[in-house]
Amino acid sequence: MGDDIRRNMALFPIGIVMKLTDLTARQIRYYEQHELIVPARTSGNQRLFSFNDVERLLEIKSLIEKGVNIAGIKQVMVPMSKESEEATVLTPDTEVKRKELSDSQLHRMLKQQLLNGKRPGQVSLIQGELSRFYKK
DNA sequence: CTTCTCACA
DNA sequence: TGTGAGCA
Repeated sequence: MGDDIRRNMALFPIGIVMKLTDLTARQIRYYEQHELIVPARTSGNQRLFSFNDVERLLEIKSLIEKGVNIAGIKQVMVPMSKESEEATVLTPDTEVKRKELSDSQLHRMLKQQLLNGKRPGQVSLIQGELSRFYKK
């Protein structure tokens, strides 16, 4: 699984993540404050998110939309420090897929996100950023 | 121009 | 959470 390095590789700044997750920078930073996500920092204290972070953000978003608060989300997402392969015993009412999505699913999901937020002039920018992930 | 932190409405 | 100030 050489994909692990790529999905954990921090590559996009908060601006791209905003468009990808439909969250505001405020929210993303807020969730980070509450340790729901732990983006990498680089150069001038700049946040760099990995695909793992984006997936996580999307899960957080869906939970928020379901009316779950920060505390509640913590209870569901916390059990993951770095490498928690299996051993993911969850409560029956938790359908959250913490297990990694297959590449095809991830790609499809991201493409939909991009297509949903299609705005002349900005799309090229986003795709340009993403191209870094697809190839390289 | 984009992101960051902090503080206040 | 939103928004704006003041930096980097």
